[in-house]
Order: sequence, then structure tokens, then C-alpha cells
Amino acid sequence: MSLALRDSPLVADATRERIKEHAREIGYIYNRRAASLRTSRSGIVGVVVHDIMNPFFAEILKSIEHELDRSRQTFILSNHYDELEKQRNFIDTLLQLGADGVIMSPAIGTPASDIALAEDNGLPAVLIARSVEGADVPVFRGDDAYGVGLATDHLIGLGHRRIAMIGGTDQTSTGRERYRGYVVAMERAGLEPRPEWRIAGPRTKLGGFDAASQFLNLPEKPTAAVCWNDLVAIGLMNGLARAGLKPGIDISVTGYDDLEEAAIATPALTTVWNGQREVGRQAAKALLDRLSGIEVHGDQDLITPELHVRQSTSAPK
Amino acid sequence: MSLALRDSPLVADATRERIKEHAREIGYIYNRRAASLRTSRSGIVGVVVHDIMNPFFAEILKSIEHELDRSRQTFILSNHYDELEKQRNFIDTLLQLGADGVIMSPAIGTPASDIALAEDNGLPAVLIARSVEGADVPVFRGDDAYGVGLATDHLIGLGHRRIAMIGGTDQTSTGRERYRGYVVAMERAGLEPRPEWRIAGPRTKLGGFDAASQFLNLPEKPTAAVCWNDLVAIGLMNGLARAGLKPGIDISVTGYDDLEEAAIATPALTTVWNGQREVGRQAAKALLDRLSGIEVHGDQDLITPELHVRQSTSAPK
DNA sequence: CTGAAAGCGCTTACAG
DNA sequence: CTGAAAGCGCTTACAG
Repeated sequence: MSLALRDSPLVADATRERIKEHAREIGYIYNRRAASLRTSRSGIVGVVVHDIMNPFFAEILKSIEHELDRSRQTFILSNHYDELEKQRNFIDTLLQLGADGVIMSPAIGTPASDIALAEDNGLPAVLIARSVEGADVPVFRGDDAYGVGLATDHLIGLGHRRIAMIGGTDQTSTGRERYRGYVVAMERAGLEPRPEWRIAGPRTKLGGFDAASQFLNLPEKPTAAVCWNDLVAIGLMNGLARAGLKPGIDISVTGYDDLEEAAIATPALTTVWNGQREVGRQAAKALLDRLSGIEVHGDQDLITPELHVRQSTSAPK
Repeated sequence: MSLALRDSPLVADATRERIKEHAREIGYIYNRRAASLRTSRSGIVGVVVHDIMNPFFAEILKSIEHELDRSRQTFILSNHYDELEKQRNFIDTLLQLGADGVIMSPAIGTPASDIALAEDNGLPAVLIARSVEGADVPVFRGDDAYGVGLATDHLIGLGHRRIAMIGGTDQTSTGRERYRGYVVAMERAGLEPRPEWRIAGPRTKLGGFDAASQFLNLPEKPTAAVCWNDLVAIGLMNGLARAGLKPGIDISVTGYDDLEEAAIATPALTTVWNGQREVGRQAAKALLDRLSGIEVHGDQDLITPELHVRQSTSAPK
């Protein structure tokens, strides 16, 4: 009977249908805990990110979901809010449930040993968005330095000379990479990336909104802002508008990620496409490959970002 | 040993600590599948909503997460995208995993029998946001008709006479309630809620954005729009701005939900607080109560919405 | 090829 | 009070 319900080819079609029909009639419910106990395969995959409310992750999650659905894996989602403790609890839960694998955007400060612990206990891991020094697992993310370079070059090309960088933190690999991309592009153009033009910290709309006044008080007023992500950029534009300025005309603003929302912001946001869909798809595929025993190499294939020019950038006045 | 690890009072403190220490050393991992198989309690709670990317649900989820965390329940999240099939698959998965309960915002068209099926198989359900005719389970949501009435009354009080209602669908209980609130408020003020002033459908930012041109072509141009939710309102304001109008001055706009984002929109959005946090908290608590055998009455305590007036509404020009 | 038995790792009722 | 045994519902190796 169990063979028939699992669509085994060892059972004739007609027999299978009869058994399934009967199972339905008596309200039979397959007990996955029991099966999993026996086979040590649970069909569960864990996904843990900073914050699923963040549309950047939400877009990644959608494509992970799509990919996992196709191979009938159930996925369990969790936020770690960049707290190591929460992340550890979640990994612990996955181990206890006998999950088959985990896709994670590691919390700030995740040591390689945390990932090794999971791996050593039969929980293969795949990273997204951020890498962890010393962890020998596949990582999927965009080429952040290159992407921010695109945005910075674009502003320089429009004639901007004083360009601020708003948001992000040096505590993550992504943060360091994006800042590096900005610095390199500025220097390449012979411009000085003045440290006081960097407003580190903001990563949300509210953060960008609040940074507007700080931006407007910067020494030797910058005429443009390269933002950490679209959320910060949209928040900043709202803050600038609230202060009576016209973002896109008085001050040029670029985002990062190209969220669905970027195109309908006012003004429509010039931003860098960061391949969220691709990141999710590739990460899910890599994990599924690992589960079926296919070797996946640990080095990261960076996704190449693209600049999408819209109305939030123009020549300085 | 198992007693010690579960902090049973039957074991002396010193002994417990020694055993735990040893367990840590040998890298022992508690097998929840085995325990669950034996006790038929899994510590898993399912949550299924239309779309977790929607900030409205995301805010509810956050408070559910907070509440479940405190009682060490793991929660599994899923989107049904208003597809019954997806919702059924998820409930099936929960049954197979032996989940302890489910919190759901039922997909359009969910029959009471689907909920009965879960309940009959030992999976207690609690509903959020939408109710299901004939299902005898607790429901937690706001008083939608009353809330939209608040927004409509506010616009009428400012002097508006031609007011459109944008977004939402009659296929959900929420949709019908919100439209009813608008109609009742209009009629109470002796105004005619003309059917062509209703643009049904939009429920997202993009939907609201696209509805702007349709709104501007409405017969006997309305001077204000009551929107289905904040997303539609923000999208509509962006669309109006793109058409050269000043939302909040040329056209008054109200939202619904009071998302975090509403306060930082440009102009800041006048909207109706819908108690997301409360909905999540109460739903989680009700489910936990049911799990510990406490009777929870099936009739719904509606949360009373509040109007939050900001800059997106003013007297008609 | 078929059917009965062992065993996954827990918890708990029960014998000693 | 303690320790060994039964059993949760599956899957699979094995005996017949």
C-alpha cells in the first residue's frame, strides 16, 4: 500500500488508483513524521533571512518557493533580525525536525563554525546575499561592488561631482562591497569620496526618510546620493520632497535592487537590478542538487547587476 | 535523561545540568520527529495567508511570530495566492507533519468543509482578516464597514460630495464589508454612491498606480478617493502625481490599514488603523488557548478601527 | 514475488 | 523509586 501511495512504478496503475481511492474514502493521512523517522529524509527545507518583510528578501523567497514547490519540498521560514541567537535557535529547530537543508542569508557576525555545525549534522547549507568568511558552502549574490559602480558612474557621467553614499553597514560583506564600489568609482573619476559624505546605517524606508535632513546638512552639499538600496532611496526621496525639494531635479538619487516598487515611485527610481529572482532560483537549485548528491562547488558565481535609468537622476542644476 | 533535557521538575537541578552538559559535549540532537510520533504533538503551527509580501500580512505575521516564539512553537508559513489548491496542499502538509494548529486568512472561495476537514483531523484552525460562512471557528479582524465609514465621513466632513471607491473585490467578506461601509456613509449624508464611481479590483501599489488614469476619466469627476488599502492609495497618489496633479490638494485620498509606510508617504497618508498587531496577537493567543484545551468562542470580536488624519486629505478646491 | 518482522528515537505505562 | 519494554506509523531488508 505505501508503495502505491508514493506512486512507485512497482505497482500497476489500476491497482494504484484503487488503493488511492480507498485511502481517500477512509480519510487516510500519510504520517510524514513516521516516514521521516525511518528514512531520515523529511522533505523540509529551512529558509532564514534577516527580515521577510523586506521586499528584497520577499522577492528572493518567491522564487525559492517556486523552485521548491516543483520538487515537493515544504519550506519553513524564519527571520533572524540579525540576531545570532535567533538564527541558532532556528538551525537547532531544523536539526531537531530532521530538515534536509537550509538556505540562509547569514546574520551579522555568523562564524563559519555555525555553518560547519549544521553541515556536520547532516544539514547542508547554501548562502544568499551575504558570504561568511571561511565557510565552504555555495553563495549566491550579485556583484555588489560592480553594481554600485554602475550607479556612481552614471551620476558622474551626468556631471555630478559631489556624491554622497547613504545607508548600509560595514558589518556585512554586502555593506563593505557596496561602499567599496562607490569609493572605487569616485577615485577612478578623480573625485574625492569624502568620508563625511557617507551616512552609514539606514537600510529601510524610514531610515532613508530620516536621513534626508542629515543629507541636507552635509558640508559642501552633495548634488546626488547613491543609496544602499531602493527602500532607502524611496525614503530619502520622500524626505527630500517633504523638505520642499524635487528629487530627480534638485537632487539626483539612485537605488539598489530594482524592486517592483522602484518603477512606480515618484519620480520613478533609477536603480541597479540585483537579480533577486536569479539568486533565489539558483540557491534553491543548488540546495536541491546537493540533496540529490550532486556536487556543488563552493565558490560563488556572482550575478552581474544592470543599471536601470529612470527619472530620479538628471544633470546637476 | 529525556526528563532532564525537557526540564522536568522530577529531576534535581544539579543532575539536570550535568546531563545537559554531557549532551552538549557529545553533540546530542533531540529528535522531534520521534517525540512527535510518540506524543502526537509536534510543536508546529501553520500560518497561511494570501501573500506574505503584502505588508499588511507581514505586520500581522510579526506579531504572530512574537507570540508563538514565547511558547516555543515553530511556525511554518505559506502563501496561497488566493488559490484553493495551494491552500489545500498546505493544509495537507500540515496534517502529514502532525501540526498542532493553523492560523489562516482563507483563500477566496474556501468552503466551510475545508476547515471542518482540518478540524476533524485534529488540526484546530483560527481565521484572520476574512471569515468563512458556516465555519465555526474563531475569527479575528477589524470592523471593516465601520472603518471605511470613518474615512468616508471624514471626506464628507471636509466638503467632498463626489467620492470614488477604488480597489477591493466583492469575492471576499472584507471586500463586501468595506464597500458597504462606503455606501452606507454616502447615503447617510444624502449623497449618491454612483456605481460607476467604484473601481473594483486593485489591491496593490501597482493596481492603484494603474487605476489613476481610469479615476481621472470618471464621469462627473470625483474630488476624492476612498481606497481599499494603503497600497492602493499610495499607488494611486503616485499615479496622480505622474499625471501632474497634487494628491492631497487637487485630489483627496484615504487609505486603509495604516501601514508603517503610510506616515512617510508623500503626502503623508490619511488612513484607517486596522489593528494588524492586535489581530496577530489575538489570533495566536486564541490558537494557543485552544491547544491547551481552553475553550475559545467562535464568534468574532471585531477590532474597532481608528481614523488617522494626515496630509493626503483636504477640502475640495 | 509476497508477507512478516525489525527498527528509526522518542515517551510513558507498567513490572519489579 | 528504577529500569526495561511496548508502541507511535512508517520503510526496507530479509525470510519464506
